[in-house]
Amino acid sequence: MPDLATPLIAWYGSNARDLPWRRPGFGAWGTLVSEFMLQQTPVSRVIPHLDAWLSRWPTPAALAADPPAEAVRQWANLGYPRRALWLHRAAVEIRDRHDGVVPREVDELLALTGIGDYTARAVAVFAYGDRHPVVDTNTRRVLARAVEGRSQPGPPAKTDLARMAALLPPVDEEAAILNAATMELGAVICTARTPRCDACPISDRCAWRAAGCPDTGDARRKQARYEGSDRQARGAVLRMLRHADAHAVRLDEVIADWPDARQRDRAIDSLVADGLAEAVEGTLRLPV
DNA sequence: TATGCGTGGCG
DNA sequence: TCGCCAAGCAT
Repeated sequence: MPDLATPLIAWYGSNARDLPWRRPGFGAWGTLVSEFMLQQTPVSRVIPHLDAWLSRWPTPAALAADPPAEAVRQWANLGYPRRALWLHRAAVEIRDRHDGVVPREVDELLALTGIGDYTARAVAVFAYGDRHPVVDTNTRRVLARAVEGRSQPGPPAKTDLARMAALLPPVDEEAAILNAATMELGAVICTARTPRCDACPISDRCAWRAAGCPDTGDARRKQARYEGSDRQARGAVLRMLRHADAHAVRLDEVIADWPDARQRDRAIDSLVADGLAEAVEGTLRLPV
């Protein structure tokens, strides 16, 4: 296998974007919050929300001291509001089990609510500088192309971690940079739709390129239509609750004009089941 | 392993 | 216009 680490690390050194969480001393809490927000939400939308969040809650304990409703409200329109709830729960767990300090061990991070294989290792590597493979969708796409010669990665698998681990340089600092560099390449060069191979530092050793960039098929599952979906209904309910400042909304007034009444009820029920809303005395409100 | 889960920008 | 896409996680 050709050496990918050397050119990627060199490329990253002169091409890395200047992002808030890459500033020296950004802190493990900031890294953790940024990773929660970056789960399925683009960088450009995260940055202003991240600043506001950390100004309001500079520590896990500060967030844990406020009710989850405030976390959901501050989350605003970032999408997937369960992440706000999970981030709040993680803050409580950090306060209660780790003396308010974001843990450094992958196993301890994995035990926190809302943290999986990616986020746990991202925090351990980018906040603490330890040596672990960090595998996100960008990394998987880069490896699928450069190593396997496929146009798109297969579905996520545990073996992804071992494959990335095999590429890591022995020195912690360089391993961390390679993790970041591989993600960065996938984000700005080796993109899903129109890769910029002319600007790629490893195009001369890319298996996909060598094979003539064949379309090997897209293993990604297609996203369900949003218009008219239950998710859209949930979004509308939650938007109303966020804007109902500190007040509960009468149940029969919750998106009362929604075209599908059954879907409206389904949305409310599922939000309650998820803990994103509470039904109290004929009213609906964010979780206190 | 497959599915459900928001929101907005872009080609 | 509309489908695709964006640093995943829990179940």
